[in-house]
Amino acid sequence: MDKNKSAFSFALLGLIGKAELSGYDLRKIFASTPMRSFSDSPGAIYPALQRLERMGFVRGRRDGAGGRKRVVFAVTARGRSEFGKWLAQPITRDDVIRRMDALMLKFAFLDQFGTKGAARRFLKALSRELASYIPELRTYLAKHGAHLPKSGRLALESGIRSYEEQLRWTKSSRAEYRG
Amino acid sequence: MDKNKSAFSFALLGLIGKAELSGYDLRKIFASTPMRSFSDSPGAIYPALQRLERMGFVRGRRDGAGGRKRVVFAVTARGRSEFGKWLAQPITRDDVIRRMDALMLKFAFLDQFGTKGAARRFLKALSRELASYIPELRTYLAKHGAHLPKSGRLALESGIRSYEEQLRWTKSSRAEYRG
DNA sequence: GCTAACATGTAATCCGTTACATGATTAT
DNA sequence: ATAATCATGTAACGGATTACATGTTAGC
Repeated sequence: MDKNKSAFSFALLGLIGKAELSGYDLRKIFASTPMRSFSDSPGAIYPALQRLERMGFVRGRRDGAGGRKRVVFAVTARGRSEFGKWLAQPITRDDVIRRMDALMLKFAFLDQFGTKGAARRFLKALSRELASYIPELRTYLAKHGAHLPKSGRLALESGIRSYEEQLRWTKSSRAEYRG
Repeated sequence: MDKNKSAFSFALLGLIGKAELSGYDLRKIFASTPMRSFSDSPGAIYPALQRLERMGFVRGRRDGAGGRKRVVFAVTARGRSEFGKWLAQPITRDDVIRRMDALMLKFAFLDQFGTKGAARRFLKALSRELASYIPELRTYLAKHGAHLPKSGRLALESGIRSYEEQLRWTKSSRAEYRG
């Protein structure tokens, strides 16, 4: 349905896809692992789970253990298919510029849920986008760097270096998939 | 007023602070410079400018040139003061994890609009936060890396390497401020 | 008996996205 | 003439934040 679901929804979907989880489980993950970049607030998680259930991507069941009102969610067939579609979406320059976090999330799930060779193709495509974008930024820096305030120039350099490191990462990662 | 204004609002405020600009000028900046990560859509920019005007941070005037209906904005005293407060906010770990982009935006403006030595202090504080956060991520990787799917582990490594590169950047930048 | 941790939810608000709408000016 | 570019806006919608609300279970 909604083509532009947030990275957050897909984070939920992917985690629930690995193992059935409650909202509270997800909160703990987002509060205490490197996935901290996602919100662990109840106001974000519970409504998101309700939306996913309404759309038929997950199904929740009361977990009666001890009479506690715990709701454990599992991904449905439709949910898996939707997740698969998301994983398969081609990488755009806009993804690189504005949604790198979502790209990395996607990659993190790719080995478990992607099709054969998807991770390799992902790395190749990302590498291509980075290799085409970085020179543009370098050109801009060369042209305008001189009359930017120092911190402005350094901020731009930070962005470029970050992309360059990401590119080096794609190279070493591709090597791991070849090896 | 609103303590949690978006990075986007501050990008507008900072740019208008350097030189009076219209909404369309801002759209062009966000469409064609390394500030592409901000939205250049009219539905984002014009309402944001209206909000800033309503709050008294900018003032718009009709630019009559050629009878064209162009609205040029200038930052008010209150706007500058608000911007200054934003610049002076201390760096938190949460900023590093979830709002690095906003931090870099802030730094970009710091030489022009910050107080004396603000850029140096910023770099020192950022360096401290990174140096304390990176080992946490490394520890997590050491503990859980082995039983993560390969792409999951690599995604985590990407995040760590990105923070490490950012830390190296703070070092070379601090050197530029000493030099 | 009390506190901390477990566990799920709602309501108000704000902001960004997408899509639509409108009109003036410049270049061909 | 007409297309491209300049220029500003609105409306519907959705998702995230913050703050509030509520109740259970386990350990001391």
